[in-house]
Amino acid sequence: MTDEERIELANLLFPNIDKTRDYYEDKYPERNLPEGAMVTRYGPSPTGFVHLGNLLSAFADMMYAKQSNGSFFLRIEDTDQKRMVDGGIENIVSVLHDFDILPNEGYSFGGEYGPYQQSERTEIYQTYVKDLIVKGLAYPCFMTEEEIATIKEEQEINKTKIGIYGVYAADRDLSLDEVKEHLKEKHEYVIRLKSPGNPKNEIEVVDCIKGKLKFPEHDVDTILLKKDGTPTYHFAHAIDDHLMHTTHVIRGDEWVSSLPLHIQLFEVLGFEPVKYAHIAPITIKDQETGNIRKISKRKDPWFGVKYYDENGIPIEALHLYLATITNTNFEEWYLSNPDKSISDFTFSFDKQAIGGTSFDEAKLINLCKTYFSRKSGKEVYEETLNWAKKHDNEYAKVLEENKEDMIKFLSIEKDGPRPRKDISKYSEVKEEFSYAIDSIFKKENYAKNESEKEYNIDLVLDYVNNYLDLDCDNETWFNGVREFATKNGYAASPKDYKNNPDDYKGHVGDICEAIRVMITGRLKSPDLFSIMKILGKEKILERIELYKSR
RNA sequence: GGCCUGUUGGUGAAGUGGCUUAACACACUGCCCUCUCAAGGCAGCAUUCACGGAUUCGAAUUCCGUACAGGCUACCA
Repeated sequence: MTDEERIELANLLFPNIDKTRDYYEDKYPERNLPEGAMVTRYGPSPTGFVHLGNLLSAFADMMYAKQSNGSFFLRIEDTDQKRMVDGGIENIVSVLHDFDILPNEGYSFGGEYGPYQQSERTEIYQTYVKDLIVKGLAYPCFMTEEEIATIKEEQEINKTKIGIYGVYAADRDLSLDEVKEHLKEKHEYVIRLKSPGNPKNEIEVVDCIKGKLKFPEHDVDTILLKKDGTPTYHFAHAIDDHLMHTTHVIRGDEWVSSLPLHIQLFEVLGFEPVKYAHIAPITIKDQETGNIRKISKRKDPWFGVKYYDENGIPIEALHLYLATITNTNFEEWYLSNPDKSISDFTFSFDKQAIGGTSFDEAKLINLCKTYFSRKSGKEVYEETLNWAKKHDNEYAKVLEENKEDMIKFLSIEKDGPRPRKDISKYSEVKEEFSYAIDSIFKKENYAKNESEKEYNIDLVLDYVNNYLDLDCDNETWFNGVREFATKNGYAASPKDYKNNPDDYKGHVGDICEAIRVMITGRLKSPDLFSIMKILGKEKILERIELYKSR
């Protein structure tokens, strides 16, 4: 085709496209950002299902943009209407809010480079395609699905590469008249890239995470525009990330095979290439086979994003976990910098794992414990209350009624360099601190006690009534218990008892255990004296009465 | 079938040719501390980096082959 014929063809195919490339290039000028600023994006499809892997890449997007004073935007990639789920887009936005992974620009967040929804950018894509046709770099293809299926079969038999390329690209060099003929017959068509590549050439791509990657040059005449005029992912990616001035495309590993295509697309379109960072997927090692298997929504509930909220895992703790998989040196840094937060850490691509990362629940839980241990009793109280308001309204009410005391209980052993590290989830607070709130502490609490021992009620009553002094420090108190123990034939220390078990009825620990069980209903608790202090003598006696009546 | 990627302990992993008799963290085990628990302290936990060859004075680290695993190979993203 001659130059003139191509212009005619372009106008024939896209009579309604009257804008030009230059129009859009001017409309979306270079961003005014500081040197080294990174522009990243999260581009979910509108199915609305967000999983841990999505969250991981969005988290990385956010952190890299933030630390470089760049921009992180949300773009809805809804070029395929089949993937559209009612309420899906809203769900994506709300999950981002829930997990505090917030874009500063994009769909529902505003910005200068919109629309941030691909279904509203059709005209833009078509403008660029029209230009490609004029330049002879794209063409309409009228092959039917049956024809393509036949070719595929043939290719499978011949064990050659599958796809429309080289000799298989039958409509690549159609004359203008032939195209007109098809059009007259109302044949449906797609627009394909006239790939300039030769697979004999090797191209080298540098991925920010994976390093140097080598591929044969891309030569498949990939579809740019589907027959309904909407773009494929690949084409939309090139156009959007160019026009929105993305600097770093951070995405899942499954895209590395498309790299030769994407690089070629940028070349053909005359765009400055973007940098790519492919994140290894989160995987799961199957217990039985030992193989890495696909994650299943049913088998691996943690993969779905609801899991964290329902189980009361703090958002920030999840961030901590995401940070540890994003950068392998994060964890060590965090442990040695107890006063710093995630945003003080500098993420870098070369500290990102290349291989797949298995989800490690034990690690997450441990991170949660560390998180809680670094929070004050007041903070734990407030966060737990917020969580309870959503998941356990009754408990939330009780928490509010007992705010002062609850904070005191939650603050036990929080001072000092080694704060208590026991809670890992908001959902555990109710059970762990079941003794803290009078109105919900019932006889049944004693039944949960694993010990079937019968404790000496009179002994404990005698102690509380005649010896217990709540106005002293821990050491004085414990010495008092020791004295009481000795007086009643118990050893002053477990060691003494261990050495001469026949000389004693037991040891101080046994007395403490009896008190502990009667007032908390549990064998394990934080510092006993602190609990008693908060409870006060009156309530302690009530608890003993309750124990008696059980 | 083709193309691409990965493979270090129970787990997540550090490691980019000699400082590695393989860091750190989690988990686990034992001991210590201790009124219980949590925390903490000490010790243990891969003579070896999927396997086989090659390069080198020297390799977990470079190259080749094999095995295994994962991804892509759609008018899905």
